[in-house]
Amino acid sequence: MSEEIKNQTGETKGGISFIEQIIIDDLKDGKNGGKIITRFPPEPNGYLHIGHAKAICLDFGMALKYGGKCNLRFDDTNPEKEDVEYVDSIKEDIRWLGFDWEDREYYASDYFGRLFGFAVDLIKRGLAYVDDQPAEVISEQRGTPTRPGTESPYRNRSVEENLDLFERMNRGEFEEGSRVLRAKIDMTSPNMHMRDPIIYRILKTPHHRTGTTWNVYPMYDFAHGQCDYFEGVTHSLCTLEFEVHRPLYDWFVDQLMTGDYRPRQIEFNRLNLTYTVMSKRRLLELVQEGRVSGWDDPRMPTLCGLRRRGYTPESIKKFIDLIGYTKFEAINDISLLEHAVREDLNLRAPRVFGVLNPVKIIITNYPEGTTEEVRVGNNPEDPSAGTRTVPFCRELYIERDDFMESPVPKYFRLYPGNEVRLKGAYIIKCEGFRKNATTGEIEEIHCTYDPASRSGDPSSNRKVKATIHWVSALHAIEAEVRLYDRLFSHEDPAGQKDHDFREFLNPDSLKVLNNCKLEPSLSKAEPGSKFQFQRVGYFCVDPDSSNDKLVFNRTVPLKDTWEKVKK
RNA sequence: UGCUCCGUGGUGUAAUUGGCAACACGUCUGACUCUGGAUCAGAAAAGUUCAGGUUCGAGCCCUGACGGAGCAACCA
Repeated sequence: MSEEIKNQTGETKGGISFIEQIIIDDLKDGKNGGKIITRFPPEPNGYLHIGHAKAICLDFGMALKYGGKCNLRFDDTNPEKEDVEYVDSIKEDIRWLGFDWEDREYYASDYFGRLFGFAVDLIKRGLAYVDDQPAEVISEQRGTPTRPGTESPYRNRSVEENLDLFERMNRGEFEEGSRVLRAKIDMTSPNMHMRDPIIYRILKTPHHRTGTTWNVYPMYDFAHGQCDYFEGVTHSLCTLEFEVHRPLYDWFVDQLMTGDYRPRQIEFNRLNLTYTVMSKRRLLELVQEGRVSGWDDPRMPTLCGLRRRGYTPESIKKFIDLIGYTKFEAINDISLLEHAVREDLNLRAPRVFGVLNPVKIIITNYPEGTTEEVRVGNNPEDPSAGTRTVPFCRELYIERDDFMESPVPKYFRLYPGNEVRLKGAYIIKCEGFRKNATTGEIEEIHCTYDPASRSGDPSSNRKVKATIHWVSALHAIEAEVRLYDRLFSHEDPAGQKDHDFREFLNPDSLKVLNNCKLEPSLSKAEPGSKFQFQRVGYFCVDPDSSNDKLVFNRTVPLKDTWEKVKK
């Protein structure tokens, strides 16, 4: 009972973001009929990454928590960059995170007709005009943040002429770039976005959903707030860089609204993670230049990459819960993400024996040709996970790191004369070893075992300093194991002046091990399944796995205090 | 030399209407353990960017500095 209270307060502890507070207040004030509608509005021009997950968790999470709805809306106003391929991957990733938009799958392109009508309406009200000037001239006239803009010579065209021109723009009579439709606001506004923003441009590239129906397409600013309005969105949550767009957002909503209802844009800080890059452009470059194997390369911060790496949706949500939503541009430590997966996988991942870097040991006093099955637990955190048996025999593999010819201080694994326990089996003692005469590499280690020390036996209670994992040489299955490390060796690779982010690529971000020995129970492991290789880390089966070749990805290593002791 | 937003331990976030600055990660001790993991116990670590002001009392309100971010695509 008191435990429960602790957990409950633990979860919401301090935990109300400024956005959630606004929602609570709005609900209390009965604003917008006491409803809450949010939306997640990706542009289908790339894959979702963990930064999007932060937005998804907010958009869907707030709706869920306060009895509202969250729409999925594709912001597909630029046919040149967008593709259905992305639509599908985005939907898959949102579902994988565990969110559901039910039947509310919308597209900005669904509203092209209404948006066009609204533009016509603005023209009729003298609030929009067609500008015939080329982009460079318009840009020049816009001024700079510190210098006001100047008005276009086309600014005061007649309504009739504007109407005619806009219709003809859409009919395809004019070349791309030859004319645009602009809102007539204020060329001297201190906010650059209010200086007669372009709201429609001519684009002849077919749209992935509307084909060649349109020759003009609305700009983001002319679509987003209006779509929110059409859908009844109450809280339109986006990242900080849209803060300066808000006056424009509100300006369009002002022109549109007829009652009390109005959507409100609220901005929060985007996610920045150490040792990676998050911009679509840079991620695309990594893919296109072959620096990674694809969007789903396990080193990528994309959701498909994290999924392939072995991250669970729960761990990602947990992480996002931990970092919060503020208005401060922060850079979050990737170790917090790693902590979140470990915590999740610790509870659910079955333990197995896997030797990554094997060296053979021979138990000289163990009978030849004999195999016995020893029983080990699947998960000490979860007794209901049960037990399994692992074959034990005279020749085994252990981790090369678990033996030292001449031990350094505080090393208490295997070395000549020392005893260790083989997890789930016997205590063994190192009696000697054989080295390769030319390379000096340890080839095999000779041990004796204590038959009375078998795990679980009444006489097994002797303590030794270390317990190590092992795999039967006779029964082991081989696997390829891919060890991933941070993609970049700099905390903030994209933020270094005079340095391209590629300069900081970590050359050792992928290490492939080909000679790994795993316990035989893993032979039928399915792609995507997750395990803890005891004392090593969390691993999952890669989709590249086949029946004759198992491939594992290391999701994250176990925390290793020995690494610190060594230093 | 414009506008908007932001400045709380190393990092990220908290702090009912102003009332002893809290939590998590990380770090460091120690205990326990058949994972040098996990778990448990403990510690160090900010006096809230700075300077004024209002107040019995300011992280919170006011003023001014300083520092950071965003804004000048026919991208979103």
